[in-house]
Amino acid sequence: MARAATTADAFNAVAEPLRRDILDALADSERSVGDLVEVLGLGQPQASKHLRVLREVGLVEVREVGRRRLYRTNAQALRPIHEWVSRYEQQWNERFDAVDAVLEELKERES
Amino acid sequence: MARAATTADAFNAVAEPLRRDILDALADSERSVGDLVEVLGLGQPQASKHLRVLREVGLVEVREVGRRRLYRTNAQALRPIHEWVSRYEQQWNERFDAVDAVLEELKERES
DNA sequence: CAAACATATACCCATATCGGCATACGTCAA
DNA sequence: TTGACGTATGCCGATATGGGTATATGTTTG
Repeated sequence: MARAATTADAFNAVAEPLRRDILDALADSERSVGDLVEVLGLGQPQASKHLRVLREVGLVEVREVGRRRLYRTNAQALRPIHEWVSRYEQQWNERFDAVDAVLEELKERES
Repeated sequence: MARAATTADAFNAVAEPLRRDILDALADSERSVGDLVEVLGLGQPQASKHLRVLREVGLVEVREVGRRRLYRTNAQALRPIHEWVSRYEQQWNERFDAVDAVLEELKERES
């Protein structure tokens, strides 16, 4: 047994830079596979494969129009990531506050 | 050439569930490797390896105390993820609003 | 200095991943 | 219906990944 981890969840889907690029490209408008291929400059099969991963974790949805498939983002699927990361938001704010405090300290010492 | 993608960035580091568990375990307090091994129930080498990945992308920092190494999170390194995901926050809110609107519609229709 | 302890590293195996190419599948047009 | 088009899938090769075991490295204690 080996490699138990790489489950197909949103975290993994988004770990691949190209897939983030795809999501970004779909952020404002629906696009066909061909569109994405042209915009992002990757191979058509690669695009289809990445889209499949994104689809399987619910990050994109498809609509069939003639022989084309129009993809769009489903931002909902990003919420688990957002929620997990947000738990740490306070920590980096605290640290900023700490830095601010030190700066304030130095400033006072100057005068 | 193949597999150009898997760069060692925060997105990838966090894609592994165990590494998220490690970060969560370190969220409130500094811990030694042995602590983590005990708390999370994984092998010691595995813990060290995951910690190394986390360290290389800046998600944790170390402090050496005697023969132990105390790890702690550096939430800062999560900001790129937070920022990227946050760009989509509005989209899922919009969608919630749409659902709300439909529900409102149905409610009115009932009365 | 030797032995116990804490952690990191090296190595191996199994498997997942990604890109590239060829091809299958479904749809539209002539 | 046949052929072009748009997209998905299958297969391959190269490589990265994660767990497991053994071991190296550094530190404390006796």
